[in-house]
Amino acid sequence: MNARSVTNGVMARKAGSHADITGPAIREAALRLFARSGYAAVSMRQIAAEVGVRAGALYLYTPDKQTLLFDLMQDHLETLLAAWKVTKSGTSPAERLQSFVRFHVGYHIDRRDAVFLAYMELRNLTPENFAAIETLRSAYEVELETILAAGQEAGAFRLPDVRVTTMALIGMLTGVNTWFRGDGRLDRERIEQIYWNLTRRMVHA
Amino acid sequence: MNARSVTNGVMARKAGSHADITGPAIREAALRLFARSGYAAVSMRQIAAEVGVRAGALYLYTPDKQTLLFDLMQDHLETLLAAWKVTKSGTSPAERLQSFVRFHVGYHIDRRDAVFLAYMELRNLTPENFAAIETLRSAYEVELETILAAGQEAGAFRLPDVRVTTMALIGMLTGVNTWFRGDGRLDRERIEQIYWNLTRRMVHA
DNA sequence: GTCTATAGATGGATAGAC
DNA sequence: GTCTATCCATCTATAGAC
Repeated sequence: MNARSVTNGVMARKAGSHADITGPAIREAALRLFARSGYAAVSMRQIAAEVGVRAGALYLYTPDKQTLLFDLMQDHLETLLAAWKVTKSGTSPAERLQSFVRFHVGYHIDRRDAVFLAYMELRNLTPENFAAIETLRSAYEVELETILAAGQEAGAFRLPDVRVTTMALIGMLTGVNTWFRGDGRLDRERIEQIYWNLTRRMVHA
Repeated sequence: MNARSVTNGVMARKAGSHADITGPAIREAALRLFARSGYAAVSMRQIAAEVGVRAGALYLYTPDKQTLLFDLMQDHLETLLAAWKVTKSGTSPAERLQSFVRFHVGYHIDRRDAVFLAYMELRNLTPENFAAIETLRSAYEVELETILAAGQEAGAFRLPDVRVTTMALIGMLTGVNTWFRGDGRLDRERIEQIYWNLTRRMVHA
């Protein structure tokens, strides 16, 4: 029994109305394939095959391939920002920074494909789409930069340069995405601890 | 006057023997275009147009597109490793680490396209080529990990985890490639200083 | 909502003239 | 060494049947 057979009571794999299933399935397949092989290297036929439909059917759910990519990236960044806004906590600069570091690392572990896509496929966006995505990415970066600047101002942190430290930290934390697989000797909680440990000393807190 | 006119004394743009010029020109054009738009998104015709020849002529210099990519990545990593071996210096763990940090940041600033290509296009390599490149990448990572492990052993560094710190540092330092443009308020020497400052505190040296 | 079929463009790579 | 010409595969996207 798969999701489809639950819907119509048979093991049908052809024809019928499955908009509620096919739409998300396309997005999931596209996300996985784009993250694995790259946007330009993945064909609409491959995505369709993964979902179990023909290529033409994809165009009932997206006007074109570019929009499919853009929607995946936009949704990811909006979800990331929204998740951070409800997670952020702490009153002191150090507490706020810790909440950001743990959130960022944890989120990057949980949503590997979306995170990877969002920073690997920027160059495959049209100029208009790129501008929209960059605005969202920048808003997220500013969240960290604001914490660092406040800590520097209050004397809680001693940073050689707030802007460069922001970029250095983002790079360091995002890097977890490139090596962590979840099947190693360390679990998610331990990774978060280690990254926070490194960060704390880096900002001299 | 361009390089070609110097060679044969006329402003010729067609026919003639230019193996010594065309070969490197193809590699430079491919490196730039692959780095900017991605391997899969760049056509052999685009590369040829950039060089000033027709697509067919490229096949006098590379058996196929995949080999062109592989050679660029392999050359980069071999050059990187060789450059590091002649640059590495210092006797104490802290001195060795400083030499690595400054080398890595400086090299990433100087060879932006090659560096970017080497970590963005791994997924477009055939399995055999991927394995060869991964061996080289790993050898470079081990250089840093060895320094950190030695410092930890000697009590010069206090790291929560040598392996994770290696990956965190590589991510942090490599990140300079994604934002530094050379036309900002900071020069190369200052960037190296800042990254070393952050690193030194991170390892508790 | 999905399929078959296809238009129209573009891709990598090769053959043979010069 | 390069060009012209081309083969053949593949791609995105659409039209029309069911």
